[in-house]
Amino acid sequence: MSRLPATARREQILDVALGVFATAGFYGASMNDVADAVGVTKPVLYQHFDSKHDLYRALIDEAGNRMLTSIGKATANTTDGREGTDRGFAAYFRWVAEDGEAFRFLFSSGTRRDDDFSSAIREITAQAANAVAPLIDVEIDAEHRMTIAHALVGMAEGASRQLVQRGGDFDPDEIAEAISSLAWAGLRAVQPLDADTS
Amino acid sequence: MSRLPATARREQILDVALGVFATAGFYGASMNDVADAVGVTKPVLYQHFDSKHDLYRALIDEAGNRMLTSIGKATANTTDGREGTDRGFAAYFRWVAEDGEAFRFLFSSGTRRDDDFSSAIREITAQAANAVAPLIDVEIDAEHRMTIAHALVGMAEGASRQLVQRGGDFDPDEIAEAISSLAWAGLRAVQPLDADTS
DNA sequence: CAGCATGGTTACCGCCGGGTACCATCTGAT
DNA sequence: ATCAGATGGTACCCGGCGGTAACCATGCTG
Repeated sequence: MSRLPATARREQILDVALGVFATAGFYGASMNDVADAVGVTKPVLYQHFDSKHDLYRALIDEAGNRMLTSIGKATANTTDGREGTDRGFAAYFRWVAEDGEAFRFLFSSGTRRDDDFSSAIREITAQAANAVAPLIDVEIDAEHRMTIAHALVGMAEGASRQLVQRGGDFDPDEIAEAISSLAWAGLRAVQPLDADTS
Repeated sequence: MSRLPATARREQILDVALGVFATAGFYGASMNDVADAVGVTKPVLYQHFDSKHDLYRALIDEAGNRMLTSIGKATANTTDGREGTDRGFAAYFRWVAEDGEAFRFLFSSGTRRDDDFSSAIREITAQAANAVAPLIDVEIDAEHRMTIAHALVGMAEGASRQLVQRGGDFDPDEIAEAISSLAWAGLRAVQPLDADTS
């Protein structure tokens, strides 16, 4: 009913749609569902987004950016590895705690499907992995380094999924400390592997 | 064209459908697509499965079982923590290398959506986490223990996703060794956290 | 008070996909 | 030879959903 200026409406749609898709997934939620949740009718959505895909992509980009910039800000101007790790994880888990719907949307809903979307998600996790990779300062080849980096990213993701799924009320700093020390200890144990393939 | 006995046909369907869904996802692949891939027509599928959901559930259960039993067998009769960790990861990454389609189906396709499915997947990861949890022999409360267990499971998942997505030709034992030492070192660093909630 | 831009709604189309009723065909026991 | 039952195919229904055309309403500007 209430009329809104275009930009405000657009933001509102993004905000509401995130929650709807986070809960029901891309295919589970119809555009009518989104429109109902927003409190408008379908054509309004199409005034702001070309297609369902388009809306969804916008959500991925927004949510991904929020996550990456959070971590990015926290780890800027830090050269020390341990400190970078700590701050990175702290920022990450704070993001999860505050922006839990975005986390569910990105990593716990069906977003990792549909090729177009999955590549976008891969892009985001790849960027996260790239941020992690330099922390591994052992002499190993690039491929293994990236694999380990992805393992660490997955670690954070796995912990978060469990936390969010269990209600989402947790102390991010506490968790971050635990996971960060876990990761850091693991990192220091990475051995420069020689060519024993046995 | 060729007629098959019911059990053989059923197995064939499960086998083929796994690949189809792993690639296209639950919503991306229609029952006609599956039928075409099998080389039969739709009603044949419905002779063996009540619904698309039913078929999909059967696939989840089968794939999940294969994974969990692989790990289960490898870690049976092992009391030593380090050895259990090594063997568990080795079994896991071997499973990923051999049964890559099942991995993609479970963790890289959109299976983690649609509530009915996602709970099944949660069940599987939860069981994996339960297998990991005893390795953390520090005095911490159960909740944190489970969170860390999920973190380790996520670690394996993250690494696997990257490996599979990059072609899937990797040496599972080599990777397992690296990830296992990463995990083990991390585990030993888990501190019994006291009640500072600050 | 015209007139126009902006924001919203109603009603509809077309298509795709899950699911099914019904028929054809093969096999094997009597 | 024949009849039963199981296996597979053809053709269809129907509901839902993405997307759109055409039409209202409100308010700002001269």
